[in-house]
Amino acid sequence: MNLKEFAGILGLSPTTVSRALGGYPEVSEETRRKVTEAAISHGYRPNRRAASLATGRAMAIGHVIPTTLNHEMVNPVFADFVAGAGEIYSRQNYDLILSVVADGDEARAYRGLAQAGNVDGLIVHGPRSDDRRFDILRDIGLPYVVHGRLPGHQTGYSFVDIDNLRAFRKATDLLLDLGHRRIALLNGHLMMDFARRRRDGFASAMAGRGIPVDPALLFFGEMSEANGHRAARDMLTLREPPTAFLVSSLIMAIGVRRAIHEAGLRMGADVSVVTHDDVLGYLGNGEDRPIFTATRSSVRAAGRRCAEILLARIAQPGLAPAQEIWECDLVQGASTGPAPDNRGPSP
Amino acid sequence: MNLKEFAGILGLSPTTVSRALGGYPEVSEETRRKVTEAAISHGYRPNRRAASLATGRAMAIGHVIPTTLNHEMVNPVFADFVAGAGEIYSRQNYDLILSVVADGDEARAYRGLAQAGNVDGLIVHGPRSDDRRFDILRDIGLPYVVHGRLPGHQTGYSFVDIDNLRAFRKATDLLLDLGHRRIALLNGHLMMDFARRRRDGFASAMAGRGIPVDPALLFFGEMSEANGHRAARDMLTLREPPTAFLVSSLIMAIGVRRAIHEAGLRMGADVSVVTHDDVLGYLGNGEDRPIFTATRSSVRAAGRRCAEILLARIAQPGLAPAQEIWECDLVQGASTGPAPDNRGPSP
DNA sequence: TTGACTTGTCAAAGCGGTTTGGATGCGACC
DNA sequence: GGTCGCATCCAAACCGCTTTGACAAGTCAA
Repeated sequence: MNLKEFAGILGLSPTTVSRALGGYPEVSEETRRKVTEAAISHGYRPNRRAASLATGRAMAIGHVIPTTLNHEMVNPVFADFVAGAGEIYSRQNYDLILSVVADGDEARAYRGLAQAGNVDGLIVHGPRSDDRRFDILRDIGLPYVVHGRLPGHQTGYSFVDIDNLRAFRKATDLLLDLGHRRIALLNGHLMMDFARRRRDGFASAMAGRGIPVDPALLFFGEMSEANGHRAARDMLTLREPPTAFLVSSLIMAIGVRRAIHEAGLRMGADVSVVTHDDVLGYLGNGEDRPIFTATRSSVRAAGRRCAEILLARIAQPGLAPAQEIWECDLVQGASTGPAPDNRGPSP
Repeated sequence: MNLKEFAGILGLSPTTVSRALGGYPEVSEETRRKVTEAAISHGYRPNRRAASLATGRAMAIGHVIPTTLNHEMVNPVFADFVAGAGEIYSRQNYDLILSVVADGDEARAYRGLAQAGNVDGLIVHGPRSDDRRFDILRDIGLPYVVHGRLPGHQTGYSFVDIDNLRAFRKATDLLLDLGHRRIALLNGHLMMDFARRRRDGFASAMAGRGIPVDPALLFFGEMSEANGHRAARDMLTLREPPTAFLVSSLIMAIGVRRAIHEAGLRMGADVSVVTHDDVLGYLGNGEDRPIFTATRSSVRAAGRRCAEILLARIAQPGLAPAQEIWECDLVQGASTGPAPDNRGPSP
């Protein structure tokens, strides 16, 4: 069923029907009512492609999400982020086009989507420390919003990020205040911008108390359950094991908890854990009382906000870039407690 | 840059350029080479919308994924499934259009995508026991592939499913063979088709040994960590607690494990756990030795396969429906062991 | 009655491709 | 030399919508 046929059934011209459905004022309310009713009963809906072609607006947003180099992992935060963004898009009748590409191939995907004219804007995921995407995005010329920040570029683009540095400094301070001195950091790949900022937050808190960071207590890599487990297990067998872990994702923290239990230790008593919590739906951090003490910020809310900003910028291209840095909540859970008495090797 | 301009630069007609890029034989190899090279250097790519309009093929597949009723959860298996499907689409130059809708609103979303002509096919997620989607999909008339099965309809559509019934029967038998008699089932909502089949597999194995199913040892609901924890915790405080848990998702099993530890029990010794494992990237089930004994099938592979089937059916509409039921692996992990001696209330 | 102004509707020109049905040029064959 | 076949290339007609500019009918003031 196309516009011409549908207009024919109604005894109106395509122009009038299009205007009626588009909400333009040049058509009487009476006619509009008849048209909209008929559209529903006949199941007529304007062809998206044709409408896009005519208006020049694709009515779609591109999300390019990277898998890891081995192609095997998709960060679970994407599901929640995309769900949040999708809520906003559907409200404004935008489509969401998802490209899953190998890590590092995002730029090519952006170009493809843009040159083929099938998106009006882009969401940029997972900015990295050496990211070259900024230049590419600029010469693509499409509006975009970054989830996180493109390092080395302060201005000229929109982003929504959490204050990773501050969150991890506060988390570290919390552990230091509890008397912990040997604190391990289990973090994402250092090439990821967020991981670098978290590392810096951790390091600055440690430096603030004059405590050196032991490289043996640092892990950077995929934030999987398995990696959390392995790193924690190995560190716990060190001659001077950590008394606390600062972890970058709840999934990884679950691996840490497993390692702690396997070592016959009690989380929150013998060993403390603080983690970052993205508030993923299926992976809640306990119910009334949080399991893990955590820095917390909803990635789904971030998805919603990124989408809102992007759509606003598409509607009003002159808008100044929106840059939001969200504070994380620091929630007390059952995974932290005072450092056990330090009976380590005396000086 | 549009076709006419680009052809102008090359001193060729739009027709020839289109044919050269489209791989048609009516153009000399020499010309084709020049055109493809120029396309890359000038960054020309045919407008997706215009091409779709002209060919009548949208070159896109729609995935409609439901959130839970409270809008707060997105099943993490979607991320892996979609990533698998996305691999196949990008290889064949298809786009993936994602709609996130409230649970139960999928049919409306299918209609919308189809009537607006912006997809050539649909992937149907999460079929439910009372599912009305079959009829709707039929009168939409677009090719589709179901991940799972539409209950009550044996034929006439394509699907990829795992043998849920058999997997859970085997898992139950394994526990029964270890001497367990009080086995709890922690499952998804019974309205989900897969949950019903798993329940049936469990029930048939129990019935096979003449062991009654205790309703107090059944949980059906969202398969979240929190629910797994709560259900297991409550059951473990019963006068006759279960000695084994059969669980429908790894995330839920993690909650069960937490409850077991909190009760001061050892998983694999005091209490056994068997779970289903979708092999999600970030949530591996241990490394060399699986943590959980599990029925296992990769949801990412299922995504790939569904996409392949769908694209094949789009290319050759006459094809008979493909119906695949995959066997799950049953892997031995550290979470199962012989039932502890039954010193319960003597007769 | 006439002209200006609304109001509601329409015909037709795009949007940027693909594809049909030629047109052109050139060598080969009879 | 005329005709045919083949290899290349092109003009123009779509695809289904939006939107510009025009038009008929009705309203109102002069």
